[in-house]
Amino acid sequence: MFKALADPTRRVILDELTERDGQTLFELCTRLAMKHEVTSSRQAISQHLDVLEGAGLVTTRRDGRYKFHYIDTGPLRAIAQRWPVQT
Amino acid sequence: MFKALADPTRRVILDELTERDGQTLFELCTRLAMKHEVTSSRQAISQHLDVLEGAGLVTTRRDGRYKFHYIDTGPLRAIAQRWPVQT
DNA sequence: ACCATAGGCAAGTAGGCACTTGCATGTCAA
DNA sequence: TTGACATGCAAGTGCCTACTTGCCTATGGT
Repeated sequence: MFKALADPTRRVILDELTERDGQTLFELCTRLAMKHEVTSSRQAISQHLDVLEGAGLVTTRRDGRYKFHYIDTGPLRAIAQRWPVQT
Repeated sequence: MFKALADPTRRVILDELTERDGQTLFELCTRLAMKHEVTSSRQAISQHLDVLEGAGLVTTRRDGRYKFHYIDTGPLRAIAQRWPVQT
């Protein structure tokens, strides 16, 4: 999961899914290019999504030829638990 | 900061500093080798500490020929703020 | 059936990063 | 001052990873 968060593009993907959850690959590609100035290709974004899914930060749901991506911030809880953040 | 967290050895260093704060480079090397089975050399650990310090996750205090390392979990707050963790 | 759309697979490439190696600097004790 | 100790600097090496390229599969509309 930590390696998944290490890439700036993947973090922007999580930002975009936070703002609008359940996007398809193409939706993400266009919106990332528009609002976040991400120039990556479709394949690059797809591979990033695979990494995020492997890290448990993104879940997917298939419907016909569309695949929707949802953010899951659950794994992030482990960070604050591992290194207690004093308030 | 995210790249700093991406390396397993650096995360173990943070673990060790959580358990015992304010260690020197040599202390860390020996304790990491003992308890966490880290086989990295002194120089490797030193470079990791530089990265952690650059990420703001570790602060240092120099006293004579000793340099003490302290964990700072402050930057970790930004994670939960960026991607709200639902409870 | 045909075609466009949405996505997947896999090999190759370039750059970054962790680690080593060797030497240098600085500090303290005797 | 001399030697041992704690740390720092810098170049070189090998691996990992992000990205591209090219082609393939599958779904849905007409």
